[in-house]
Amino acid sequence: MSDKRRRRVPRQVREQQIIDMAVQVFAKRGYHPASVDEIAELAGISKPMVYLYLDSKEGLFLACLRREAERLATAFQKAARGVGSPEMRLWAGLSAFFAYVTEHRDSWVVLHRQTSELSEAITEEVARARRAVMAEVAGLVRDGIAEAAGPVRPGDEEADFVAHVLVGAADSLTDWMERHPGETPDRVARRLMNMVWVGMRNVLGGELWEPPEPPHAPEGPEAPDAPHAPDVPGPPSVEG
Amino acid sequence: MSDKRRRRVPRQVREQQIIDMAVQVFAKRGYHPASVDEIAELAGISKPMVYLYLDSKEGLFLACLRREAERLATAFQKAARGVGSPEMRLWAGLSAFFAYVTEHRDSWVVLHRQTSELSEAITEEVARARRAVMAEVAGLVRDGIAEAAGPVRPGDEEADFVAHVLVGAADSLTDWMERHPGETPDRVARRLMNMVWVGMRNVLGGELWEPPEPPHAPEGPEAPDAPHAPDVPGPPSVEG
DNA sequence: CTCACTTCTTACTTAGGAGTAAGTTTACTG
DNA sequence: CAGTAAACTTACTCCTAAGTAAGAAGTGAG
Repeated sequence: MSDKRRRRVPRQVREQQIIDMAVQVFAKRGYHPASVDEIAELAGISKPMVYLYLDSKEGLFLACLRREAERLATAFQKAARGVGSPEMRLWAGLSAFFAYVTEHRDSWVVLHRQTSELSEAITEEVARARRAVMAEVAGLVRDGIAEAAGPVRPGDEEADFVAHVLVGAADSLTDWMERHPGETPDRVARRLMNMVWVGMRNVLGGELWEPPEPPHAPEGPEAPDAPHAPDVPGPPSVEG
Repeated sequence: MSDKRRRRVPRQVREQQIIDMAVQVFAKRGYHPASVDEIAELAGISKPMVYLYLDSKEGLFLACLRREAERLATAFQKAARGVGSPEMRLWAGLSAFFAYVTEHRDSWVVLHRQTSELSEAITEEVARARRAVMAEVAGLVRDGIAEAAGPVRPGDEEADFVAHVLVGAADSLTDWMERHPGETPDRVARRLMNMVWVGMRNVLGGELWEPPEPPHAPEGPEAPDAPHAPDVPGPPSVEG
């Protein structure tokens, strides 16, 4: 804006700028519809620079993946380290994960849902199908809990939460099953029920799991309220 | 095979053949890298036919999505209907889901992971990152359980199962959070812990959830052993 | 100043694939 | 055996976007 002529910038810095913009564009458009020209322009640079520094479109995307995966992993690990019991560490890690993907939505989209590659109509179709499944599962959850525990009065929001857990877990277990051909769907479903059924009642009753007393550290130096979440780690300081 | 010259075939049938092949190709290559020419050729037909019947590449893909989503939903619903309590219905539905995606992998890939759109190297990178996360979470799970419940001896396979549930649920809750901006990551993480922590012990102890006695149906007409899972519904008989 | 090195640009080439115009063959119908 | 409608083909057009060749301009060292 202020500087009319574009300042020359050392390679390391320019690379990060390119990756910054690439993450945005890949998140918005998806891999194939994203054009290197657009990324270059947003980075205030011309296309051949991108090829000089990152080799190819694929190289560029790989660089994005690596950097963003590293940042997310770091956020998780940093949070999970330090606190005492594994239970606490897991909780802190999860919390940091959710915080990170909230802050850095683009990053998450690039790492995860490459569905945005598809056109509006197609994305909508996918979303609609998923929503239908969620609604169905949430309904079952609500009925089941109402029947089992009488007075709990599951709210819609909470049943929806449980439905997301179930559907997400089911998605993910699909991969797990590929590496365990001996397992039958029946057994997998039983295991999932086993793992989740009791907890559903708690969640739907509005209970919140509370971190237990840290067994080895009698009093922590941390603030008593928020665990670690707000201090989302910034990028591991790449720019000089 | 036997007929040398290509037999003419009515539109309804040909459409289904095209969609059959499209599902395969989209699953293998992903949306953009898939070429309509290839799909047409596999369907034993030339490209303009595809455009005549399905309008566009997008229309073709939408047709695939609709048909496959419908089949999967039907599989779930058919299984969930009939059995008594919601708990049972949920279990039967999950079981049918896992059975369906095992049988119809292409279908699932098209509905779910459009990541195969990306090149070999990129897919590998994504898979690697995910595996790393899984390993980390599985480690925490193992430690946590070992500490909490002394003698349970969580096997690698079981810890891995729990890790998949957690990571998949976390993935999915990302979407849920978007529609609940008031929720903090901290609260979401607590809820997830609440829902899952107790169940982890059971799963890692090797326990399997057993379907309870159906409260309203004293004796079902079904076979007592398998619920509904093996009778995966075939396509809802589209071809005339 | 000038040599050498890095940053950066303009202006291409090229390939692949979506979509179409126009015509051809098969098969049923009276 | 027409005649007609549906099934089907060949042979294109055209556009987008990846990737590159060749050189210009800023920058620091002697």
